[in-house]
Amino acid sequence: MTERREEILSLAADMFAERGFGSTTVREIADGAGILSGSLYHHFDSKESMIEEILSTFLDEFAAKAQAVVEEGGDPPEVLQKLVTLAFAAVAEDATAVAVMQNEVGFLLQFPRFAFLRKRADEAEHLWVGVLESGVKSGAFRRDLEPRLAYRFIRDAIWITVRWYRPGGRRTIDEIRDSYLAMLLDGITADRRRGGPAARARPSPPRRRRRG
Amino acid sequence: MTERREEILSLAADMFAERGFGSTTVREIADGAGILSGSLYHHFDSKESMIEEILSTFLDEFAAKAQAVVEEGGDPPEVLQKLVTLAFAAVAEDATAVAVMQNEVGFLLQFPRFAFLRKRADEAEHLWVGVLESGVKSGAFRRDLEPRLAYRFIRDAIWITVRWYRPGGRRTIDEIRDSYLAMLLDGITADRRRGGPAARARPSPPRRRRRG
DNA sequence: GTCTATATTGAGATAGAC
DNA sequence: GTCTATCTCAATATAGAC
Repeated sequence: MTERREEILSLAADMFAERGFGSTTVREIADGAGILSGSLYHHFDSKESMIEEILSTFLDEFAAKAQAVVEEGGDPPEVLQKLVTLAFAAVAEDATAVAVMQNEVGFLLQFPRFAFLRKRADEAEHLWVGVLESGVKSGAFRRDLEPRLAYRFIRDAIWITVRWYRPGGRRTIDEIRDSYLAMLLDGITADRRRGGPAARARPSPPRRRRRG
Repeated sequence: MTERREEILSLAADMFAERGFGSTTVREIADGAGILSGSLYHHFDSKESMIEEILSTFLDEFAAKAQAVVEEGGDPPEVLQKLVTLAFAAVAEDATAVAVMQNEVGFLLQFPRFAFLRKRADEAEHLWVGVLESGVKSGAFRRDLEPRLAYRFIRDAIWITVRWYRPGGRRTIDEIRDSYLAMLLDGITADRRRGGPAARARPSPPRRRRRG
């Protein structure tokens, strides 16, 4: 609601992301906001309610965007690339929320209050696995691909980049995404077809630009 | 040294892995061991020294095994597959240590005492990146592969499986590893060469067995 | 090697004045 | 919306008896 509230919540998210939820004290949050710890409780019920709001806000938005991408349609590789792009964009733009989610989800899932985390995770799995299954059926993806297993590898590889991606670092998020997409779609093995006739039809093939 | 000590340490590792280091109390560990909290301090200096021993023991062993694999030699794809196999084996066999490492490394690195975690991580990066670079030079891996970026994706995708891999679950660790290696080496895109002449020479190509 | 007993610290949260 | 003051609880760790 109020601007002050958002400000404090954003500050808390930064601290949760950096030190961990359990190791961040309400006094530290209050210090950062320039008030005393007791005053925090004018804005929030509890420390838990802060992290709940941080995560639910992020997940609501992300779920809506992902749903929209799938509803837009397109062939499976295209939709998959859009989803991957969406996730990497979240790593860059909502880094603190993603970091908090990655670091605390295991702990938070112990409490009924955070059951929505599992619900969102299940929804996402359903969405992505659906795209992968369509791709297998359409012949775009390998016949022997196992969508559920592939999804977990894709999901984890993307979200966990939040641990090392740094804005302003050596690689932009777009470069990281393209590098990942190249590995995901074509693997790391040298392609002996290169230089031959265009043997493959893929929409907007992601290619790493050369370094330097 | 003593058996009792190992027993308690193993119990503590289980608890750290499940609830998180910060949320596990020395009283809970003591309860689990059937003694009172004060008695723990006969075996250990502090709670921190417990997690330090859990992680350093695991990392020492893993570093030695990885070093041995590389010294064995072989062409880069072969060595890479051995390293991947080693890491997945650790996920299965030392699940608690891997889980604790994944979940707590960010927090622990704040303290000088745990600087060895960064040292081990740097060593590992050097080792794996070396293998990837060799493979690019030898022509086994794509020319445009970026070894450091690729390493991070590989590392994270493997270690983080500890969050969902369950012994006795639907997939054995070997199946998960093979599925991952297939994605890593060849990507998820359908291979139109299939059924044509053997266009590719790769040692022991990992293929997912069919489901069912 | 464990227990009894406790020191010490710091956490989240509350009530009411301003 | 913040402060003052404080409650309450639980945490790590210690000292010395057994």
